[in-house]
Amino acid sequence: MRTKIHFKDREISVRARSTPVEIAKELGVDLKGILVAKVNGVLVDLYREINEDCSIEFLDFNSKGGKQVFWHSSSHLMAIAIKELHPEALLGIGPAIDEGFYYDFYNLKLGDNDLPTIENRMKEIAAKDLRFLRKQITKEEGKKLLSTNKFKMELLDQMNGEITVYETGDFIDLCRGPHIPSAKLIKGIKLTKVAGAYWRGDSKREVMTRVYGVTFPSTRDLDEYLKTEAERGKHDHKKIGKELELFETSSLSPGSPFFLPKGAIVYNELLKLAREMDAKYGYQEIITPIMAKSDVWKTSGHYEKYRENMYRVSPFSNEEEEYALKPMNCPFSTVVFKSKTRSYRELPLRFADYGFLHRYELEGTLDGLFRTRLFEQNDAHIFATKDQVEDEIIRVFELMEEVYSLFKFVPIMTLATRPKERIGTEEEWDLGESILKKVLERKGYKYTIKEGDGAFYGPKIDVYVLDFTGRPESAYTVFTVQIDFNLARRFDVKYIGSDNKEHVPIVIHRAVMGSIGRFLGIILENTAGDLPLWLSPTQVAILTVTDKNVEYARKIKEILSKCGLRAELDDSNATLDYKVREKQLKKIPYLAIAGEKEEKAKTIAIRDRKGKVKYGVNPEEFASKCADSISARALDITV
RNA sequence: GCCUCCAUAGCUCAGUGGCAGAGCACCUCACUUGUAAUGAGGCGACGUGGGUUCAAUUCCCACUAGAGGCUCCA
Repeated sequence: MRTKIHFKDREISVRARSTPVEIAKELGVDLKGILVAKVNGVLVDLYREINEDCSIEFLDFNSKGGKQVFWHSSSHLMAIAIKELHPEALLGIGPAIDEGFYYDFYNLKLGDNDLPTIENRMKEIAAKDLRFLRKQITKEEGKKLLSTNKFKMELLDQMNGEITVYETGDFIDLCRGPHIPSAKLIKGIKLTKVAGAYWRGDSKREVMTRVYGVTFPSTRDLDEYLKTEAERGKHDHKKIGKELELFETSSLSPGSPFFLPKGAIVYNELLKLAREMDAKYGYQEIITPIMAKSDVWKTSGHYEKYRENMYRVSPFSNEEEEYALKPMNCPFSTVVFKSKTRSYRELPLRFADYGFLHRYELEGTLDGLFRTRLFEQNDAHIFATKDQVEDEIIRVFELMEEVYSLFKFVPIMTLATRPKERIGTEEEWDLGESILKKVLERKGYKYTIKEGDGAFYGPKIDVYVLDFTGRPESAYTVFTVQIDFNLARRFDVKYIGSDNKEHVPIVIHRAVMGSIGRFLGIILENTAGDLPLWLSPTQVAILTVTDKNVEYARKIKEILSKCGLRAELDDSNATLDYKVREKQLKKIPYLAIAGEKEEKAKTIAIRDRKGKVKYGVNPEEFASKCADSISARALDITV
């Protein structure tokens, strides 16, 4: 019996039940660095017999599948080490993740200090050249084998068909595989963190101890990884925010950032951008209360679903009367809509609302500017007829593209469909989801579908942008566009149609920049604090060399300020070296040096953030070039 | 909310069951300097509340805040 094997554009015939290792030999493929085979698109152990005609690929660590298998095997390796050191621990699951792997354990108490011990044990075990042996078993055999572990039993109970275990030395684990041929391929090992995680992601179930790690085929790869991690730390917006004196957090109000003077400038520039864009795209701004009677949220349905996360307040004099700080703006736009009788001729009506929102987020979820309890969105609600919805959402994305292009943000989209808990009719959900699909297709966006992830009142498109590493798995959530059939109905919002009858409009929710604070955080992380000129709190710092030229430096500052530049003067008698260093660390885009030479020639010397110096620059010309860059909201600084 | 870790000066970090250490920042003085740190001096701190102890910043407990995960995210 022979089996036909396709490999790239070749086809060979091999003895039936050959393994990928044997096939590679036939093909003359070098197996150095190869971790796993892909047979008809499915990952397969290198030592598993192949019984059918197939196409084959050989994957090393540089492939997605190779990494996945390598890390999955590493999680087994870790489990072996931990079981040796802590025999009482029960295994949960141990998958590969985007970057590394984890394994969950029950009945295991570990701290960060324990990780090096486990790491070292892993290294010792790996050196032993342990094989990962695949074995097919029956459910009954599995039950015998795993009877002492309730978690594995639970998994086993839900399994149908082929059940496999992997044997590595004395260690046996219920596992679908595949695995790398030997643990000795795992060279660079780093356990990164210990965390608690709920069994099967259910907060009502047991808390497991989750140990995260990452491994590489060489220690050099590991060093490389550690270097990148350190680099990532430099992009942390909380750190940058502190260094650049942009915002503070305070235990006085956890989750509510305090914007310092410099941070307020950046924040307001972003708001200004938001307002300009909304005006340009036909939105009318409204200003609505920061709180309202709780009845409002009962009507909208939020009270029922999110009551625990709302700040409820009452006046001291009347504790009966319950108000709540608004957690979202939606209901208020209906008041504006209903301020007069609306005709279909007025639609679509687009109301922008920038009020402060308060949500009591769980303390463990707060994160700098990314997850806060107080935030402000460039929110808007569009009231439209059924026929207008599609084009209106297209328009939202046009606005988005214009804003995002300023930051070279590349949006990634997901379509979130009806959740289990929802309001509205199935027909409406069908229509909403189909409109969103159509929009995504018309715009030519690539997207993935997240089943059941929609808001309780309507389907939505979630928009993400990449972080500075450009890896999709670490993208930031920025905003959602949602179609809502219910808001208008619940608040009794109607317009008069061309048929002279009352109709209920459809509402579109959108907040193109999401939370302004979070948007700023994303910009900070992406730029590592090197803000574009138009966003920089200080755009140019004027430095004196000695105090002979203080008067001249003041004049320069006045010239630049008059042209609208945010200029600051440092005429202290510190050395120029010192001042340059200080301003560079503050990431100020331009330094204008006003010394003896400059005063004589009536010029300035300009040093940019990258350290390039240009002498003999005319101050007025410099200012007008800067003004151009600012009004264009240019990303790069190239004056 | 759950798990692990952490909390020393404005910042970054040492350290100890027995008087609290540094660098930077800040203030003062000297220096008058040409593109990433001039020198000297000074000011300034053990998150909060309990407990153990002759003695606690140090050990224990609780709380608060922070970091990373989990869950959640209208």
